[in-house]
Amino acid sequence: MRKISECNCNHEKVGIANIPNEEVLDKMTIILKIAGDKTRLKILYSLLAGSKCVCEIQEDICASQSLVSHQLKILRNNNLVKTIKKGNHVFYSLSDAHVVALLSLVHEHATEDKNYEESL
Amino acid sequence: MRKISECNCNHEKVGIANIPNEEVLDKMTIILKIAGDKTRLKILYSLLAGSKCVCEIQEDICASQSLVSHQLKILRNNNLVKTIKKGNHVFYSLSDAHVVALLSLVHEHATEDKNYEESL
DNA sequence: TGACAATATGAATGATTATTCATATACTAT
DNA sequence: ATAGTATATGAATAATCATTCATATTGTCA
Repeated sequence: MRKISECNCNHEKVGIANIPNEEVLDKMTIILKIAGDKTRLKILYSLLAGSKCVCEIQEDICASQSLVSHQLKILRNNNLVKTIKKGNHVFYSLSDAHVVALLSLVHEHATEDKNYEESL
Repeated sequence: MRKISECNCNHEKVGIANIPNEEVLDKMTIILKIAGDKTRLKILYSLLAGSKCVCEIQEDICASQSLVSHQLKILRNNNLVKTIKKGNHVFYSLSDAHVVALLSLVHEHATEDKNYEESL
């Protein structure tokens, strides 16, 4: 997404296609984009089992400390996860029920028998 | 996603973090990634109002013919939309109810009062 | 204090990808 | 046929982004 300019057409059809406003679309795009990464998906699934510190997540998903930390930051900055600090450890957990619902919905979709391309 | 090698850790914790297998994760990632683009989101919303040909979508979302066509191809290749050809026109529509459910779930999440970063 | 563990972060890099432009294909009607 | 409309597509480009490496920060404990 690198085009910033907004549209300046004369819509006659406003209301027929009930497209949310740019702000909402942006938020939706961000949520979906952030969930749409395998590493982050794994992290979210790891946290589905409960609150965990970074090194536990790291073990769960078998990724480097740095990668997990970077991705956790992205998830946190966008309110998909939240943190509590306890001494030397930082515990991460899913921030709300929407995330759980999103995972389960997409999982259901993904486990139907359809074909998906390897890449875009 | 450019790391192909699979993990070879000794998981003691398999089952505790109930992470779907790679194949399912890949499918989930693709669905989310594809939905996680503003242009494609607009297209999906446009089609929420019913089946439309390319030029109607183009007007609805105020984008170039080429862009719409490229993005429709991606959506189609991944079974988010389907097509029917009628003479000179190609009509696109949402391929199933999961897409609708996904949009409405994320929309709900996005319209809560939380802060999101501008970018990753 | 110093050593160690847990986490965060900045820079660099390679890969992916959204968009545009130009052009091709397919179908319609004259 | 020819012109015109609708759609598709390939190449090019700029931008974004996931991952790694090296290093910094913060807290614990001896």
